[in-house]
Amino acid sequence: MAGSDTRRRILDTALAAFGRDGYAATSLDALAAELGVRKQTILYWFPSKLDLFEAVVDDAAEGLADAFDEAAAGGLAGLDQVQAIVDRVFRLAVHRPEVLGLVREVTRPESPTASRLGARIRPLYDRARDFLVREMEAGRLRRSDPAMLLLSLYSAVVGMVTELEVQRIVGFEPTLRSTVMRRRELMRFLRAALAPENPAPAAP
Amino acid sequence: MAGSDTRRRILDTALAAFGRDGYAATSLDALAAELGVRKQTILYWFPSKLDLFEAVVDDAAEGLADAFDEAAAGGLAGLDQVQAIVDRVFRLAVHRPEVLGLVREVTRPESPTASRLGARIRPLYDRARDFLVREMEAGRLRRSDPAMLLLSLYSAVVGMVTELEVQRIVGFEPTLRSTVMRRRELMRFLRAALAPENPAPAAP
DNA sequence: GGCAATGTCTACCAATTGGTAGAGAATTTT
DNA sequence: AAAATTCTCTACCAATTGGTAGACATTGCC
Repeated sequence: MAGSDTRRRILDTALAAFGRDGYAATSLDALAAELGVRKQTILYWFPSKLDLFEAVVDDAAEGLADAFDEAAAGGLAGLDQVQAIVDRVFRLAVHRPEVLGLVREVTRPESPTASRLGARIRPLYDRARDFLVREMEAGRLRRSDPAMLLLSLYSAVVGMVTELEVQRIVGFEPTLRSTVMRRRELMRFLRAALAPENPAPAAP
Repeated sequence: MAGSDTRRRILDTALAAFGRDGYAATSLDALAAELGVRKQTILYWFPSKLDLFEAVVDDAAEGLADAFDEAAAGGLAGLDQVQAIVDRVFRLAVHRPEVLGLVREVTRPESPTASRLGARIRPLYDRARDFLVREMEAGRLRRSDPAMLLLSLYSAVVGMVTELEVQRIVGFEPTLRSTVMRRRELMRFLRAALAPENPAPAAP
């Protein structure tokens, strides 16, 4: 069906637009123009703008879950697993930055769909928390409140990946190379923060 | 003059609204209603919505700069200074959360005023960077790329302070006590990440 | 060929948007 | 007291918003 392809295209373009400009600043007319279609076609597939947004959020949540599944599939432990996830998030940020922009959009206080993304993301959160607890008990990660630590990690990673404009402000043109640098530096930061306190590595 | 008081009230209310709902989702009519005034009064003090937004950004930048000045006034060193700044940012987040919401709003990619806040914030950035370099050279902070480290710090702090909704999603009602916990946990995280690798210099 | 379902369109619409023009009140200056 | 300035208001306006109603085309099926 050509129609179901249209639906897919609407979802993709809407994800990009919502993630880039936010919900309020994205008009159906502009979206339709970008798609080369009339607004009514969008409203045929999604009964209202809010319905479209919710569908987009679900779609993005699915993409995020897949990314995490993939990064967790290796069954790594400790900091190696953390690194695998950070790498995966950065990869997502490079070739679909809108997804993380949408996360930022949806997690603002007045968002009409915060709880929606929440419900979708919750299982990921639980898995991550379990992982942290397990690794702490195994002595592979520094001990601390896992929920709070997860929040710190989330902030650091999403921030690092999202705040392109801040980087531009302080003089980093966000090139591919700077992305690599940011990822490396973030990992150094996280390693330092997460490594257990007893000095495992041999001194030079 | 009563007028200049009106101007002040408009700035405050607009800061709250822009910081909470974002630029696009804030209408002049709604703002006026919240102020108990007609939209034309707003447009008398600020020629256009964008002008108002820019004034609000300048105002917020000033508030931020003051907060940092205050936190830096003690002339502390190393992690103590870092802690003082984190404490100050958290205090700001508690009694004027809109300021940080506005920062988040203004640093999104398509923001019309990103460079404006950038210019206002730049001196703060330079000072912070100089501080990090100095402290690294003095051996009081772990050595790394100061610009990247600053970005990590920024992400972690602003994220921790801003992402209330994420906390709600994962089951933390953002109470005052949870704020204290978050601050403490963040500081533990930062200390671990920033402390120099060689055993701490034993101060007598 | 006829026909029903699917999908995109044109034609509207009421509400809201940021913004203009200028009247009228209050206050200050002369 | 008169005049000028300062401030807030009413009355509009054109453009844009999300959304409805229904015509028109295309497709697969009998």
